[in-house]
Parts: sequence; structure tokens; C-alpha cells
Amino acid sequence: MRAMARGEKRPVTVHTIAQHVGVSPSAVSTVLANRHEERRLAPATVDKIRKAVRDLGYVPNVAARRLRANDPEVHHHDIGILTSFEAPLFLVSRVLRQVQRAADARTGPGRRFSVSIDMFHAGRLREMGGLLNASRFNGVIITNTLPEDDAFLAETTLPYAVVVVGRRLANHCCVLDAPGEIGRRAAEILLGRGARRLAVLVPSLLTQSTAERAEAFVATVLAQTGVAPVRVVAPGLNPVSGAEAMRSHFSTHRGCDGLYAVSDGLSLGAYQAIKDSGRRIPKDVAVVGVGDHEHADFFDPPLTCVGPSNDAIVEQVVTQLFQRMNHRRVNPVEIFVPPSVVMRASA
Amino acid sequence: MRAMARGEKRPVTVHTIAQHVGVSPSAVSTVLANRHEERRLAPATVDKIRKAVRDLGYVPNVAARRLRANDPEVHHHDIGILTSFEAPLFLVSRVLRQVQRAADARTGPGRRFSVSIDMFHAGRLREMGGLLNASRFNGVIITNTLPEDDAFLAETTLPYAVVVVGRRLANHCCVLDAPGEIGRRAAEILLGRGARRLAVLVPSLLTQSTAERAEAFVATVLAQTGVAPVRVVAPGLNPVSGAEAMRSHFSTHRGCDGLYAVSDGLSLGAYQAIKDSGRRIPKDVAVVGVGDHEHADFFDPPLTCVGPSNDAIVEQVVTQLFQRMNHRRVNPVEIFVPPSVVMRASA
DNA sequence: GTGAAAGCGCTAACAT
DNA sequence: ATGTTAGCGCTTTCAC
Repeated sequence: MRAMARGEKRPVTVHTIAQHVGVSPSAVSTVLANRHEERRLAPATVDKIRKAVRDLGYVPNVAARRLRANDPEVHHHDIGILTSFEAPLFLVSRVLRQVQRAADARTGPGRRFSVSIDMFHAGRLREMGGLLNASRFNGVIITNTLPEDDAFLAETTLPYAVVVVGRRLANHCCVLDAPGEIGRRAAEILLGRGARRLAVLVPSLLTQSTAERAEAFVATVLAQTGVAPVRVVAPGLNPVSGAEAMRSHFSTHRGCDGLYAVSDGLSLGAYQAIKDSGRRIPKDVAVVGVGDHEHADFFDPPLTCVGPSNDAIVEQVVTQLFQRMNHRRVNPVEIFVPPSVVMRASA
Repeated sequence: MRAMARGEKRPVTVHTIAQHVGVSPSAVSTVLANRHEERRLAPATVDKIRKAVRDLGYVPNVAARRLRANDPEVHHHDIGILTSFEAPLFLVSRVLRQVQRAADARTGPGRRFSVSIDMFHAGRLREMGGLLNASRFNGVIITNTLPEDDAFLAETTLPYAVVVVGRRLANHCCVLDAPGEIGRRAAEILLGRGARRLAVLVPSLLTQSTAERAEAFVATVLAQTGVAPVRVVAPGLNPVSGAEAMRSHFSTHRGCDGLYAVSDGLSLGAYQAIKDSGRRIPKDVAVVGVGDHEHADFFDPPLTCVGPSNDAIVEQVVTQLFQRMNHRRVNPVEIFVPPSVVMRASA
């Protein structure tokens, strides 16, 4: 009997181990569950089994265990919140809280839920195991996708409840902010303050929705002033990137008197760069952010925000998910949620 | 045959539906997977099955599907990052990133990983399904526990890889910051600046580690000055709570010239209250935070931090988890990670 | 166009 | 002190 460890052709199961040691599968199972005391297995046997488990690199099959362990009288609902690995967890954590709340409300004797956040590498959603054969989730919320992921979703109909957040896909239930509306409102606020030399701070990697925000901003400004705003491109989404980009903007351009930063991480960096350059907010430069940062109200000065109305989005998402898991609704649908506008001191 | 929907005693399975409609389980399965076209099922049959699925409130059993679907040649490792529902996701997301990285590095033809964040209600970890019978995870990282959860863990030995973060439990692998060390260093920094009227800002609900931080701070100040610092208690952990607590502190006490806030959310609120009261940082009040906020460097002025060294903790956690999943290590162990100190302008 | 049967890996009840 | 057996719910050949 070969004792090779990893990379074995045949999978290592309790049966393999049992054979290897010369005992029965149940003995192995007992040891694995630390129940050998109550079963009074011989210590020598236990040791041999333990050794084989290690040597053969045994990995328990949780699907099998679960199938065995579950009380047949209760239905188990597995809900996944799928998000790209590289994206911030802010919206995700709000979604999670709402989903959990809804799940708790529906939990009962014959009905259990488990909610988990699962990450995929941006652009590689299609590689996530169990998505296509429905062997992982009863329902999923998908967010923070990249164009490759959207392409995958557009050509795939998953045979279970799916809600897509922030993207338009004809074959799915989609919940998203009204495209373009956000950028337009941001522009109107800055123009309304009298700002005329406008700039928009964007990350180099744009999602569909950030791109649309920026475009709508540019279009609105152009239409009203005849001059397109400067696009300041930051390498990433974090404050450091924002500060860098704005510093280089100030050193190579005449600067601006109104800035729209398409994420609050960038706004925060922009604040630093603006202040460091001796300019004041909002007197010299008015700033509008998006409201995706939980502390926008604690920026100095507090940040005016025009962005997606996250609460409303999350509410829609959760409602749709549960309706679909209950077979109460099946058809694809696009739900547009109007933006939220919070006026504060920065503009 | 009764057609009652929810709350049925017997679980609804493909078999139930098959019986109800008068077809075979395989027909039902085919419809559920949207494969009725290629199987050329009669449309009428499909409709009847669809209707029964809805009427009976069928919920697919993902464990069974997965058991069936998995290629026997590949080992599937399910890793869970378990965190309390009410806690912020900041550290968790860093852990996730590192775990995912480690998993990706180990993924190969016969070896797949899936990592997910699962939440439990604070204090109710024991109620999380599948934890005890090992039917959900091959390995877990547990964090943000409350005393009730710790009590549960202390009396439970899970038969798979477990790493506990931030708590000491004799029967588990624990990774945590050096207790007391953090509060002591924070005190030393403030005292070293010449501050003498010290205060510590804490949330009303203290975790074991925040409590120890605050205690060590108090003890150090008392030992060196003979006067205990004022404890300012905030209702929660967010900036709003911090600001409130500090405002009421300023209105009822003489104030302080050195503040240690045991979380950066509180620091941020404290900043606002301090500035609003006309005091300057660090001239009138020096502030030390913890460094648990990703933007501490972008506070105005940047926040001096003394806190757990998250990178080092995360690294240890991930190393331990994989060693344990590989059976390379089994015994409980306590790993203390020294604090990180970052001096910035606020103190 | 539809059904019957096998088996994924595991564990608990029931034998020895 | 250890082995045998049945079956959790599902899908996929294969047979009709």
C-alpha cells in the first residue's frame, strides 16, 4: 500500500485511511471527531489513525459531513454576498447587516439561514467554484464586478436567486443608482456656488458607475460653461493616491476652484493636498465627494456628498433577494435608486 | 397527498416534488437546473414541476448538490473567518486578504480553497450552525468575540483547525497583542510630552483587550504622576459617540491636556470636540489613538498611534491556520505580538 | 419524453 | 474494542 502524501491520484477519504491502517471507516470517523474516549478505542489504534490522517494529508469533505449531519426537517438557506477581492468592504458590510437582519427575521424551527461574504478576484468571477452548478448557494448578491465579470454574468443564467448591485444586465435582477444623475448633481452644486475652474478626481481604474459619474459631471460642466473640467487621475482609490494626484495637479496646472472626487477616499487625500498648498476649503476650492465613506461628516470641513443612496439600494437588494429565494419573483428587472445629496460645509 | 406549503413536517426534496407531480426525481432535477430543453421534457411537465417547486417552497440542499458535483480527485478546503456581527470589518478584511493570498498560493490541480467571512451575533457564537459537528469548515479564524463567546470556546475543542485572534484561551491557538503594553506606551508618550492632566476615552462596552489597554494606561499614569487619569466613557465606538463624550467632558470637567482614545473612531470624534471647544491639537490637548483606522495618517493633524501591529498579527494568524489545516501543528499556543508605535503630529 | 439506479463521503445505530 | 450497514439529497448515466 503506497503511502505517498500529497498529489495522490485517488482522493483521501475516511475509507482510504481505514484501509491504510487496517481498521474500519467508523473507527477513523470516531477519532476525527475526538470521540474515541467514549467509544473506548485502543490508544494504539487512535495513534495509528492519527498518524495516517497526517501522513496521507486527509481533508474532510464538509459537503458530505453536512449532508449527513443536517436534520432533514430543516431547510438550510445559504446566502452569499459575492464581492471582488480588491474592492472596499464598505457597502458590502451594510448589505451583510441587512441580509442578516432579514434572515434572522425569517429563521424558525424548519428554516435556517447562513450568510457569508465570499470574494472573487476582480474579473474572475466565472472561476468561483460552485456558482454554475448551484452547489454553494441558494441565493447570491453580486457586487463590485469588473467588465469581465459582467460579460460572464450577461451570458449566464444561474438557476437560483441572484441580485446584481451597481450594474445593468438584461438577464438579471439589477439594483443600481441612476446613472449620470450623480455626476450631474455634483456639477450643479459646484457651479451653483460660482466655481468655474472645475476638476474631477478619478481613479485610473474606473468601474462602470464611476465612469458614468465622471462623464455626466464633465458633460454638465461643459454644457453650462463651455469649458470641460480637468480630469485628475489618481493611481488608486485611497487617500494617498488622491493626495499625490492633487499635488501634481496643483504643481502643473493653475489649480481649480471646484473639485468633484468620485470617492471619499480620494476626497480625503485631496483635502490634505489642498490644505498643504495653502488653499482653503471651501473658500478657495469647494469639494464635493460621494458619501461612500462612513466619516464624511467628520472631515474638516465636513464633506458635501452626492452619491448613491446606499440605504435605499441595500433595502431593494435584500427585498429582491428574498422574494426570489421564495420563488415569489423570477423575471429580470432593473431598479434605479435616486441619488442622495447631503449638503455640508465643503461646498 | 397534502399540498401544504411552509411549515411542513417532512422536508421538501426533489423526491417530494416528483411524487407530488407524478414524475421522477430526475425530471425535477433537470428542470431545476434549467436543462429541460436539452432533455426535451414536455413543456406541460416542466410547468407542472415549476409550479410544484413554488407551491411546496422547495429549497435545494446545497450540501447534497455539492457532494454530488465535486470531482472526487480534488480536495476542497473551506476556510471561515468568523467575526461578530456588530464589530467593524477593518481587521477582518486584512485577514481575509492574507488568507486568500495564502490559499491562492496553495491552490493546484488537486487542491481548492474557498474563504468566506461568516458573522455571528456577538455573544452567540455557540449558536452558529455546523461549528461543533465540523460540517461547515475545514479551518476557522475567530475574532471579535465577546466574553460569552470566549466562555464557549474555553470549554469546547473543535475537531479542526482553529485560530483565535485577540483573546487568550488555554485550549486554543491564540494570537494577540501584548496585553497592557499598548496602554503603557500610550501613557509614556503623553507623559513624555509633558502632559499632566490625562484622560482616557473608552466605549461603554469594553472588549477584553480594550479594557486591558485602558487599565494599563491608568496604572502607568497613576504610578508616574500619583493621579489617575479621567475615564471618559462614550456610548459607542463611532465618531459621534466620541465627540459627544468629549463635549460633555469639557463642559463638566476642567478638561485635559493629554488624551488616549482606545479606538480611532473615538479619536476622530474627539478631534471634532476638541477643535470645537477652541483647543488646539497637540498644543492644548495631545492625542494618542490606536491605529485601527486606515486613515489615521490623514487626520488633521495626523494621529499618533500606539496599538496592535495588525500586519504582524495577521501574518501569524494565517501561518498558524495553514499549519494546523495541514496537521503540521496541533497543540494550543499563545502568540503575543508586540505593539506598533507610529509617532505623528497629534502627540 | 421519462424512469430506475448508482454513488458522491460521511457517521450513527446496530451488530458483533 | 471494532466492523457492517444504511442513508442523508442530489444528479447523471443508462435503459426504455
